[in-house]
Amino acid sequence: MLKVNSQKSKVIVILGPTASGKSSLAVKLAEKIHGEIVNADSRQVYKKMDIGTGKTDSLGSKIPHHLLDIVFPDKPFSLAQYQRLAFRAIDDILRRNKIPILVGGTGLYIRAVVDNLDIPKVKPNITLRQKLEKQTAAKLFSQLKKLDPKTAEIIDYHNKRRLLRALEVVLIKHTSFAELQKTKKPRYDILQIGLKTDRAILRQRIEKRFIQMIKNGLLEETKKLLKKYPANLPSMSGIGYLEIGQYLAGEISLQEAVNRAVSRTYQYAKRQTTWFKKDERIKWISKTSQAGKYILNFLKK
RNA sequence: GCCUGGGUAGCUCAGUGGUAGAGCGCAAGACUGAAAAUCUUGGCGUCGGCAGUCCGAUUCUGCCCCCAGGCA
Repeated sequence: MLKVNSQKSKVIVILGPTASGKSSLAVKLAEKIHGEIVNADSRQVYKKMDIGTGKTDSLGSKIPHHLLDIVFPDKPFSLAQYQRLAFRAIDDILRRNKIPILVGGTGLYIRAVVDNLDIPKVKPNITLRQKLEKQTAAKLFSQLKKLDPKTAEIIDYHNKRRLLRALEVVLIKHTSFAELQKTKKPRYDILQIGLKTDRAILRQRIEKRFIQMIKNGLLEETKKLLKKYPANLPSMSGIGYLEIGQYLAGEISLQEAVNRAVSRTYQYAKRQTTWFKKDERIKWISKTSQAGKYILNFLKK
């Protein structure tokens, strides 16, 4: 075991696209440095969704994992909620003199923790959203322009989801959405390690992994979930569940479901890569063995 | 062998007498209470082959090749 200069507030982040090997690196690391893992994956928070989200491995681990299985699939979950829970879990681990290792692929969730995002304190208002949802993006945009010209200038005006949120904030809080979006002082001293994987290899791994999920019982898991939860829930439209659901409904063949899920995962991996690319603080490694030197330095300083 | 429908972007297909488009895929990007979501940008491809008509053919005509269905 390493000698750890027990300073406060050190957090290690392991990030990267799906199927890049984050979890196994994190567990190895946790064993070595007396760490505990905090999940930063937006899908692994759901209960009963184990195989399809790739949570299965983590569940059997001896290393404590936090923020897995914290909400039922039909309950809404959000960034702000995640941030609160993550801070709580991290603080708890630190209090016990262990090292928190944040692991996941949801870039926005990681950023919320790392940069201590100040998320506008306006809860999602479902009724309002449903009402606004019916209008065209153009209409929503012109409305936003009137109410909050500052945000209108920088917003993605084709993107209804963004428009909805921006309008929600102005309508409820009467303050500009853009102005409310800030970052606060970082809470922790953070080292971010990114796992880099060649895209062609990643694609192969994704395919292999998905087939393995099916062998592990993804069809059964999906069937069980569909008995209890509607297919249109955000949780149920996750990669794998959606496609297997379509297969179970007789809409597509199993082969087609596999193809679609694999290619959707691959596209997702691309988006993750794009997101992380911008963060210059990330130390990229291509082999897990390369993490050691960064970790040592970080814990020593 | 005959009849019919069809051969156009990696795939599925739309379309036009003045050398072409969509969806998907693929590539790149955005992202502050739905983020495995949502959104933006990117299309010269012997328009199956050869010949003919025409100022001009992917579009019309003829022949040939290939595919699907029907009749023998």
